[in-house]
Amino acid sequence: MGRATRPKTKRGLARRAQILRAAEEVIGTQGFSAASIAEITRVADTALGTFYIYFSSKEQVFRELVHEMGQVTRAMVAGAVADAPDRIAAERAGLAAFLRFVQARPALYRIVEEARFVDPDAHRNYFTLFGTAYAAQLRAAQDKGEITEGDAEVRAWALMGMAKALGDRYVLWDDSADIDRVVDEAHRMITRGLAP
Amino acid sequence: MGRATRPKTKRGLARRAQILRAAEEVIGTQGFSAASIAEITRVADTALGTFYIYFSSKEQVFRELVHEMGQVTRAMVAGAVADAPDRIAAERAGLAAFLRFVQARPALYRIVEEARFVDPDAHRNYFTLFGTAYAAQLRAAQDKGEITEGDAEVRAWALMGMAKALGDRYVLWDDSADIDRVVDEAHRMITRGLAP
DNA sequence: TACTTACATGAATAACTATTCATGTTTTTC
DNA sequence: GAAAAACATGAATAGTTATTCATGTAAGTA
Repeated sequence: MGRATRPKTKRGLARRAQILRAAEEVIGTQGFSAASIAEITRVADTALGTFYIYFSSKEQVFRELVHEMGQVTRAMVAGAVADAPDRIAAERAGLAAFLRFVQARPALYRIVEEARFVDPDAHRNYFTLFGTAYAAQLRAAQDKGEITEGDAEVRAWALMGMAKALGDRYVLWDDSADIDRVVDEAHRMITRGLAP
Repeated sequence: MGRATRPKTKRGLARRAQILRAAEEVIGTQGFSAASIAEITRVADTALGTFYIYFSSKEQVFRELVHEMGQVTRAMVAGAVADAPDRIAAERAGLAAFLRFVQARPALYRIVEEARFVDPDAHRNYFTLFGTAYAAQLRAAQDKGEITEGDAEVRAWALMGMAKALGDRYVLWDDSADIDRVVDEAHRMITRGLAP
């Protein structure tokens, strides 16, 4: 396996980014196995061998994409939630931000899901990081009396699962769905529950 | 691609089942790409070529396993929910049954998730069938006044997502987790929500 | 028993594609 | 404006594995 050092010139930096974006598109669309390096470099408008100047293997680009998804998702949700007055409002803002992110970068979203099979450690790490941060937020909200008492970790995972499923159904499958309506409906259930 | 007719003798029937179980184990453990026909037939204690007497391709066994998962999950959850006095109780019973199923057949569970990439139609079909049935149950419960009014489809998908995420975290990742406790915590959130 | 159909075998076939590398070209350095 | 370093190229390598097939053996049938 090659070395794949960091690029040291402007040109190299740009090439690497080009290839990374092409990998996101090709792997996100066709899946890890079906995606070939040849296709990735074709989309990136560069030669086959150039790939290995910047990445040591197909697995490595994949890993890097999962990592990027982690960074971007956390930043996006954190930003959306930042000026929510309380946890109840934050839940709405966070869910909406997540669904809009899936809409904006569907390929990246699929890559994280495929990581379960391609790179289990990266996958697990992604959700553990996210879940831990989420649970901490819920605990803080409990302490402030903004939400009822309960197991913050179980709740965090349940809420993450909801968001993922809604992203599958109303963003990836159905690009005409009204996201705000979905968020409203889900948020009502999250806050009030089903019991009469 | 071969013909792969149905077996016509007792022996053939048994062989086919043997290979199907081996495929569940191998594909569920190693993933679709890494799983080789050679390994599947090795686990099934039969010759390589025998696989193609019963299945026309690797994709076809996979498809059949997804289909089987659909049958079994629906039957299991329906059974568990059958004698619940109302929807609130049914939600608990259904979630518990699902988590126990993941515990019993982790390979099958992973196969359904991988279907998103290997056989998108089968994957979508699985969740559409499940989601439609789930939403119908919720609508009936609304009509009986057992739960509050709301969009049954959004709720069904949200609840399915919760169950999946809890299955990932507390069954697949952590085999020492107390499932009943997780079900209790999740159920409280489902019924009462987070709002104080 | 003789014949037909069904099933079993595993070596050979037939791609497919990740990765390397020898040979250029461009950019930076001094 | 050379020399050095960085980057670019794509044909060749090298390993993997799904699928077929010619040759058997077992089970049903008359």
